[in-house]
Amino acid sequence: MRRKLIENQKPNRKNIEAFQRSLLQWYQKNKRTMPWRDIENPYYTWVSEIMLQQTRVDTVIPYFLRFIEKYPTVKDLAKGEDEDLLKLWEGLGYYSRVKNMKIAAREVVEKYDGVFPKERKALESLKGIGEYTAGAIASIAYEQKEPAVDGNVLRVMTRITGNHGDIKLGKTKKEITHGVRKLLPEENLGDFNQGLIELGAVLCTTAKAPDCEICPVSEFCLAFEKNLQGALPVKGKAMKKRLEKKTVLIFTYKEQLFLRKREERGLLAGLWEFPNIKGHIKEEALKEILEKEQHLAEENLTVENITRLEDSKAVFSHIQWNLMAYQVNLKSSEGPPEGLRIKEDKNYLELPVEEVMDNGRWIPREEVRKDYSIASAFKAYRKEVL
DNA sequence: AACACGGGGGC
DNA sequence: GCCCCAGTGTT
Repeated sequence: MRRKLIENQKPNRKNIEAFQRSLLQWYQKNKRTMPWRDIENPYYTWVSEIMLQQTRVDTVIPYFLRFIEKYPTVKDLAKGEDEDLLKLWEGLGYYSRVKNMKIAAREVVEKYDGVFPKERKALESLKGIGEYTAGAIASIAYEQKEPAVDGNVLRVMTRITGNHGDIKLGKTKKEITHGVRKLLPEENLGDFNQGLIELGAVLCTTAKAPDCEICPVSEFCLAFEKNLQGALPVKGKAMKKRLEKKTVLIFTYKEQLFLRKREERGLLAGLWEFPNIKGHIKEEALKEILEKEQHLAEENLTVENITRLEDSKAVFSHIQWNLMAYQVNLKSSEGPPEGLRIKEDKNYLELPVEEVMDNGRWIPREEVRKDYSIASAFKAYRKEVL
């Protein structure tokens, strides 16, 4: 018979204490090794928690190590360069995270003298720290009695309690958070919250059937008792992606590539990309445009050849880009090359389609590799020319 | 409450 | 091809 944590609307203290012991014991024995784990450094906790938002542990580890090497303390980070931070984040996704981190770092330095606050409310007021992350930092770094409910905990707890609410809804999350709060022990708050999370990550999984046979808390689990593991958690349908066609233009001139910087807001904010335009255009049309292009002529640049590259796809959470691409190799039409004749104040090329070359510049391949974050959406082409 | 916001890995 | 991931900010 299942041991109930709540009976007749009331917490069953004895069972709750047994649950806490089982979970803690399991966690302390089985927890995975992570570079930020079991180090008392709220800055590390914060960096890791931000990186772990919607991102797997294995992906995060190398990013985390590079990050703390370059920015060992929150004070170092507060002085960080945007372009450098973006480079450190390249490929991790959700780039507003790192932008918000710098804002938060400055606030921690100015308002809290470089020490992260320990109160949930104070943590939540920092940019990029929401309900989950505040609870995680408060409990892991400071042993505060606060819940930390992420996707793992939602899965574990809907199963344990048999909650059939849609976990995408705020209502369900609120119920679960409330439930977790009542389960919190008086000590080992960080381990308890991480135990719940770890359980969801390694045993109480969705993609694969959960490994209930070795679960430390299966005796408290309603889904286990009634064999509802496959039915829980309930999650609403994912949003449909909208499709966008794009033509990518990869201009090369000797050792240089033409890149442009994306807007500071919106998708892939501030990252670099190859110029691209809406829709798919044919090679003949492209040739015609390029031959008439005034600025190319002014720079004594002519098209040496055009190669159609392989189509590729970039999938985001809400959009899909269907990409076609041309590599356009340019040459100097005049005399022995003196390098590209582009002056400091005039390093823009303009095609009739204005957006194509906006915010762009020529950059030597070597610099691109070292210093520029190009959106992974273009990785097939980056590989082709870098 | 709904949507914007990435990229990789598992099945 | 679909789903998921140690979520948050904006509208």
